[in-house]
This record gives sequence, structure tokens and C-alpha cells, in this order.
Amino acid sequence: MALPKFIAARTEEVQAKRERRKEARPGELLDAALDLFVEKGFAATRAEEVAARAGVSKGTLFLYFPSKEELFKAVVRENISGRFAEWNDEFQAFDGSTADMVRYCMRVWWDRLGATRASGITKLIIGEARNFPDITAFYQQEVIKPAQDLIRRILQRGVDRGEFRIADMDYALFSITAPMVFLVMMKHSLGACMPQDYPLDPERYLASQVDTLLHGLLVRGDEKNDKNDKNDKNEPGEGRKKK
Amino acid sequence: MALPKFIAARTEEVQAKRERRKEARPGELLDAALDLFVEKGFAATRAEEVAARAGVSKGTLFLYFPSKEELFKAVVRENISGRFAEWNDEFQAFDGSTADMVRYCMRVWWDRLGATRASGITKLIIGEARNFPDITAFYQQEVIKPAQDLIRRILQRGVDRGEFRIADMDYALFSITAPMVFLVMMKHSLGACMPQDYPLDPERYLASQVDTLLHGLLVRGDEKNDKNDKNDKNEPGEGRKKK
Amino acid sequence: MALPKFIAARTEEVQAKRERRKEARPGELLDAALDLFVEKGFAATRAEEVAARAGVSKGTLFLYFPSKEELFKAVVRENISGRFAEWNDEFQAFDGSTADMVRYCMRVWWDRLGATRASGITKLIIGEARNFPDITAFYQQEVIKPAQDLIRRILQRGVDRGEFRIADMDYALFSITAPMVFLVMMKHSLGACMPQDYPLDPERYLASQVDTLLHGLLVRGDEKNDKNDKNDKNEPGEGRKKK
Amino acid sequence: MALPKFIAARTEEVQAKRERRKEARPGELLDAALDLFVEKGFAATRAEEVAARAGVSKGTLFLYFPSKEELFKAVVRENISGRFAEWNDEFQAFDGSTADMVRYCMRVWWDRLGATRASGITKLIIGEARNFPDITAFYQQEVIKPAQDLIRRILQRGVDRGEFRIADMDYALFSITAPMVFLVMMKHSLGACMPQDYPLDPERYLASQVDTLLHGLLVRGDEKNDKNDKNDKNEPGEGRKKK
DNA sequence: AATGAATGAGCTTTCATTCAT
DNA sequence: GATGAATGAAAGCTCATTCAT
Repeated sequence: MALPKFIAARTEEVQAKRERRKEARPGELLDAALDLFVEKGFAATRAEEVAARAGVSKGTLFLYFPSKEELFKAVVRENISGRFAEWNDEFQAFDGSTADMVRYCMRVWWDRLGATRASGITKLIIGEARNFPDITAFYQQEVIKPAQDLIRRILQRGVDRGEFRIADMDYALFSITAPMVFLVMMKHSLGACMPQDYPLDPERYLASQVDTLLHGLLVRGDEKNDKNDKNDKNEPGEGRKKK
Repeated sequence: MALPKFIAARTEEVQAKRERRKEARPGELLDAALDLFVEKGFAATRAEEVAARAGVSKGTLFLYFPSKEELFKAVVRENISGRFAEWNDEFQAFDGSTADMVRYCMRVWWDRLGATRASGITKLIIGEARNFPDITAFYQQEVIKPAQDLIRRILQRGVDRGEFRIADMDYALFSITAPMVFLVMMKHSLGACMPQDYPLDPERYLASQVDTLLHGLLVRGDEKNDKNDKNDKNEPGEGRKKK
Repeated sequence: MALPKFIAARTEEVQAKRERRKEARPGELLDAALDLFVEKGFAATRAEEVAARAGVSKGTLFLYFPSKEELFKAVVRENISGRFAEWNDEFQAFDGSTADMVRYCMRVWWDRLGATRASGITKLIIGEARNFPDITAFYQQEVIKPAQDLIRRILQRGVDRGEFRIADMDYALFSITAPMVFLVMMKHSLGACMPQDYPLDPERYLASQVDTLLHGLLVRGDEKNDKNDKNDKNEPGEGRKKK
Repeated sequence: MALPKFIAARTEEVQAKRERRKEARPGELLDAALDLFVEKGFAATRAEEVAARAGVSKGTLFLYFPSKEELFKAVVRENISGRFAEWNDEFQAFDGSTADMVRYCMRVWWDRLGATRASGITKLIIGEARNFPDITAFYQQEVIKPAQDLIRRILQRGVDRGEFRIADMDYALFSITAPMVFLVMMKHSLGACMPQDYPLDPERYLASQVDTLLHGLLVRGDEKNDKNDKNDKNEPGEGRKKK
């Protein structure tokens, strides 16, 4: 009898929220956390702000994730490492030339990671790796190692099939990751430091880097072979000039 | 009305400190600050730790620099922006081919910045630009703009002398800075994330990037010209294969 | 990544505190703050001490008030400026002679402000106005101006009804506020400097000051009118009809 | 031989300073300290600022005064308590009516203290007495007590000579000091809080307060006597013979 | 006598995490 | 499950005072 109108008024609203509770909560929190971690970095992201952006209270955040660090790990798993299995399968099933496989790899990386918010995590790691050794170790094991293994397998396939000639596998790996790192830096941080808008078109940049790389990697005699392979269905051809 | 909490018989120790008073202090503090800023970033570096590393107390730091932000700016001036004048003069006086000038520029950058601790400041800026707008603005004005102007002048010289053919100056600038940024990331952060030590030889990496770039920039007919210019006295030639 | 430093078995104590949560907190903090601001002044009052006196921790204070300055403003609003509306209404409804209105005003001021802890805020402002311009501006706008306007309206009513003859309104205002200020100084500060207890009876002092003032303000012909309204000098009679 | 020109250049300048050293130093420091204490209060006045204003270094200040508190006491002695002996003699030698003596007292106070910077010390004491018990005790003993004794002697003289009729000596004292305190508050603090410039003429205010007081104090039969002595209300007559 | 570099306790404010409801 | 009030360690900066020169 005391505050019936007030309680009644809140009931519907609360009801509405209950609908998407339990299962939705962690996802909303991870989503908010990704935004904020990418925007501010790990240390500067406040737990309360994550909760607020997810529409829940601070307490609820810690109900789902025992600490800010665990929240971060969950964000990484959700957005990056959790997908390696799928990608591994995808590349396992790939049956074009290895040159196309490399091109496809680059493109998939850009479409599914590089161009998304998730790439900001790389920037975050670069900035804060040394301050959070646990996170660094986690990232190293859950992201960097699998990614390198994946790329390494691709390159090794090229070698095994006589398509690639690779003197130093580590150096080759690095030639593939370097442009990725650079693009991500531009996108998430350096771009903001530039006086004018940088006219960097990520897809063209990546394509040109890949081509440069391939012409160094490819066994010379096979070069024309590569050209012929280019139109396979997985990678419909790079001939575009713009965009 | 604070009371002296210690009567102290550390006379000798204090004596030793007085020796290198006033002139030495700011330098020692800047040195310690550079170390810590590079290691931990701006936000995570505690003023007291800087002071401790310089062998003084918290209060002494603020005797020389009115705030952490001013300390950071002083570090940047000391290690980067304060040197642009000298570099500008150096390039003003350069009279070889512009291709050699670009090679020389890259090499000078690596020797005097990239290979030193100061390059860590770039990593710091990448990680924290968005959280400290004042610092970003300062860095943008004191470092990025002068650096771009310097490089732009070099490229323009190439164009004016008929050596270079440049369609888009901004894009050309970016082709020069990209490898710098990438190297710095590897050195200060990603390297620590790598399972094995990356076998990246910075000087070879830079040289190869420059060559790739030049063969795109150079006016075709002048290409042999460039080859001839290579032996100018300022930068006696890049023909080395290793290291 | 702070760690809980205590596991704490103070359950009962905590229980008791939760009882009067949220609604009670701000009031308790304002109460403690008023005590300490009056006792020590603004600058010398430590936030932690306010919190401790309110029975909460340092952090809790800043949960309710974003800064020490805002805490102070809230204290002023709670104890002084928030009451002007009510007082304005009260005087709007007054329908005795304006002389009685002045006496009533003095008495109300003493009963509701002068005699309470809140009057110590005046002492604080006197001592620290020059060191905290923001606070001074706030106090000037939220307290001094409304108070002067209120008194000015009373005096103007006397003039409009032919009861008072006032040459200089500002000077007249000052004649009313001077004894208030003096009493407050005695109560909160000078009294503590006096060797013996000062035998100052505030109510008698105020009544005598008012009478002196009125005999100067009153239009001579009305003087006997006024005389009729008042019964004794300690208790000057409250001819008001309403409220 | 090392820096002869530099040393020579400084010599003259230093020489000039030596001229007024030793004796002048404490006076300059007291002068600067009075300014700053009055402007900012005791706690908020920084020792270094006092030294700077006196043209010496921080260390020198503590060479002459062992602590900020002692500096303050010295300021009080220099500007207030050190003068009581002289004033006592002056009043000892006075041989006009006691009414004139009271008027003279008020005027002398205003001319030599109230109207000078030194009156700001009263404001300072009001604001900070409770925070600095040592200072309060000192002020109480060195200023308030002598001042009260002086006034008390004057009033007692009036009683002894049959000029005054005083029921309660403490209350009478207070009637004399109240206007002094009020004027000082207006001058040093409240004035700054007032929206418009207050039209308070200190000398008229004091004269009128004294007259009001005297007509209450004076034995009725002597009243006409007193009337004869005074000429106009702005300048209430200086019946004193000496000095 | 004079200097000023050095000190460190002390103050306001922030924020991850806890826990009674 | 969800909440949000409460905590307290930690960080930047100030300033009276000391003391070797």
C-alpha cells in the first residue's frame, strides 16, 4: 500500500530488462568493455564506466568477471582467440595456390579483425604490455602464438609444395605481420596525431605489401603459375585499382 | 609547523650529492624520466619513482619541473624536438642527390633517435594520445609537424630538381614514416610479446624499405644518375649487404 | 588490482550503518562538515576528518560531494541560502508595522542563524574570502545578495508606508548588518581570545542596537505609534498577524 | 682567475646590498610578512613568498626568525604590542576630561592601527585563532590584555573622577571595542564581499559610536560639560593638552 | 651572513573491489 | 541475480624547515 504506483511503474521497465538478462549480460559487458579498452586502454578504463555502458551496475560486472583483468581476457577470447579454431579449419580446407592463400589470409584478417574495433586491442597491448605481465603472457599465448602458427603453416605449405622459397621463417612471418601492425597503429592512434587526414587506403596498402612480399617469396619459375591461380573462387582477384 | 623527523648522520652521502648540484639535477631527472616513461608510459609512471631513480626525493622533482606533464614535455624537447634545428641545418647543407639525402635521413633518424631510448616516446604517444589531449597536441606540434616538414622539404627538393616524381605528397610522407613506426613498435613493445627474439635487423630493414621506396619515387630516366650520386661525401654510399 | 586488506568480522557494526544509508549520509556529512568548517576554516579542514566525523571513510565523502569546494557550497545551501525562499515568504506575509518587522527580522536571524553553528560560516568567509575567489563569489551571490535584498525590501516597505525616513539605503543596510557581524565574530572567534567570558547577551545587544537604529530611522510623527506596538525592550513584541 | 668578470660584476651589486644589511633585514622581512599575513592569513602565507618580497632567500628568513610562528609574533610585536608602552605613557600624561580621553583613544587607535595594514592582523586572528593556539595565547597576552587594561584604566579614571557611571566594566569595554572590530572586518574582508562599494566613512562611524556610548556612560549632570568640549561631529574635539 | 637545493609529511582526489540487502 | 554504498591504497603536488656551501 505504501508506494504501489512507483513500484508498478518500475515493474514493466524491469520486466523488459529481464527478457534479455542472464544470457545477454556478459555479451553486453564484453561489448562495452571492448569499446572502452580500445578507446582508453586497459589501465585508464574504469570498471564502472564499462558497467554503465552495458546498462548494469558496477556490482554486476564483478558478478560475471572476477576482476578487470579477467574481463579483458574474456574480451580477447570473445573477439580474437576464440576464432582461431574456425580460421584454422578454414585454412585447412583451402585448396588453391599458397600465394592465393596468403592473399586470402590478409584479406580475412582485415575484414574480420583489422577493420573492426577488435584491432584496437593490438594498440592497447603495445601500450601496456610492460605494465601488465599477466595480460601480456595471456595475449602472447592466446593470440600471438596461434596467429604465428597459422601463418607459419601457410608458409610451410608453400615451401612443401615447392611454391615458396623461404630462407628464414621468422623473418618471413615478420614480413607478413609488419603491415598489419602498422595499419592498426594508424587506425587507432597515430591517425589522431596527424594534422591532416592521412589518405591511407588500408586495402590497397595491404594488397601492395602482399604483392611485394610474394614476388620475393615465390620461386621464380612459378611466378606465372601464380598469375594463373589468381582467379580461384576463394579470392576473386586483386585487379581493382580503387577502394 | 612540520617537525624534522630525522637528525640524520648521512653527511658523506649528502656531501656527494651536493657536488653535482643544480646543473646535473635536471639532466638526471630527465634521464630517469625518459627511462620510466618509455618503460611504463605516461600515466603509469609515478613522479616519486622518477625522483627515486634520479637519486632525489619527490619534492626535488617538482623543484625543477612544475608538473608531471611539464616533465614529459621537457623530456620530449631534450630528446627530440630540441634537435630539429640542428637537423634542419644539416639537411640544408646537404648537397648530394636527393636519393642519397633520403637514405641519409633514414640512417640519421635511426642512429640518433630510432636506436635510442627516445624512440620509446613514440610508443608512449601511440598508447596514450587519446587520454592526454594536451600532450598529444604538444607532440603533434613539437615533433610530428617539424618532422613532416623536414621530410617534405627533402621530397620537394627531389621534385624541384627533377629527381622524384611524386603524385601525392602525403602518401609519400607516409611511406617514409611507416617503417620508422614499425621498427619502434618492435623495439619497444611487440618485441617483448614475441616468443622468440625477432631476428629483425633494423638497418637492413630500413635500407630495403628505402630502396623499394626510391625505385618507386625516382624518375625512371634518372635512375642511373642516382646510382652515380651514391658516393657523395655526406653519406658515402649504401651498397653494404650486411649490417 | 587492489587486494582486500581485511576480511573483517565487523558485521554488526556494518549492519547498523547500512540501516540509515543513502538518505542519511549526505546529511551526516554536511553536519560534520559544518562543524569542522566553522571550527577550523575551509583550508584547514581536511576531507578525511569530515568523513571520519560522519563515521564514514574518505572515499565515501567523495561519493556524495565531488570536491571539498562543492561540499562547502552544499553546507552553505543547506544551512543558509536554501532558507531564503521560506524567509522571503514569511516577510511577504508580515502585516505589522515595519518597525516590528525589523525587530522580528533581527530576532529571526538570531534564532535561526546567528545562534546556530551556521553563523560560523560568516567567520570562515571573513578569514578566507581572499584565498578562495570561487567560494567568495558563490557566497556573495547565494547569501549576501539575497540577504541584502531581503533587508532592503523591508526598509523600502517602511519608506513606502511613510514609516521610515532613509537618506542612504546602503548605509541603512549596513547599520542592520553591522551588529550581526559583530555578534558572530564574538561567538565564533574573538570570544575564544578573551581572557574572561564576555558577558555579552546577544539578544539584549541586538535589541538595543535595533532600538537605536529605529529611533534614527523612524519618521518622528510615527514614533508614538511605534511605541504603542512594543511592550518591553527585551522582547519587542511581535505584531505580525500571519504565519 | 676562473670567473673574474662575473665575480667583479656581482661585487658592486652585492656591496650595495650590504649597506643596509644586518639592521635592515629583519625590518624588511617584518614588513613583507605583515603585507602577506594580512593579505592571505597565517597558514596560507608561504615563507618563501615573504623572503622573496623582502628580497632575500628563504634561508635568510629562517636565519632571523626560527619559525613562521616566531615571524608572526615578531610582526605583532613590531606593529602592535611594542607600542603599548608609548601609548600607556601618553594616556598617563593626558589631563583633559575622560570623555575627551575616550574620543582621543578612538582616534589614536584609528590613526595608528585601524587605518594601517596592521589592523589586518585582527582579521587574521579572527580567522585562524582556533587553528594556532600558541599564536592565540600570544596575541591574547600581548595585545588583547594590554589593550583592555589600557581602556579599562581610562574608564576607571572616568569613574574615579565622577565623570562616568559604569555598571559593568566588561560590558563597557566591549562597547568600545565592538566598533573597532567591525570597522576592521569591513576594511579587510567583508568589504571585498560586498557587491557595491560600501559608503562607510570610518571616522564618522567611530565618532558617532563614541558619542552614543558617551551619552550612555556619562553621569547626567556632567553632560553639558561634555557638550561644551566638542565642536562638530566629524571632528569631535581634541581637548587633550599634551602631545 | 647568506644561500637555495633538498627533504618528506600531508593533503585532495580516484577507483577496483567487496558485501549486505 | 542484481545492486550500489562503502572502502582505502595510491598518486600528484605543496611547503616549512634544514644544512652544506
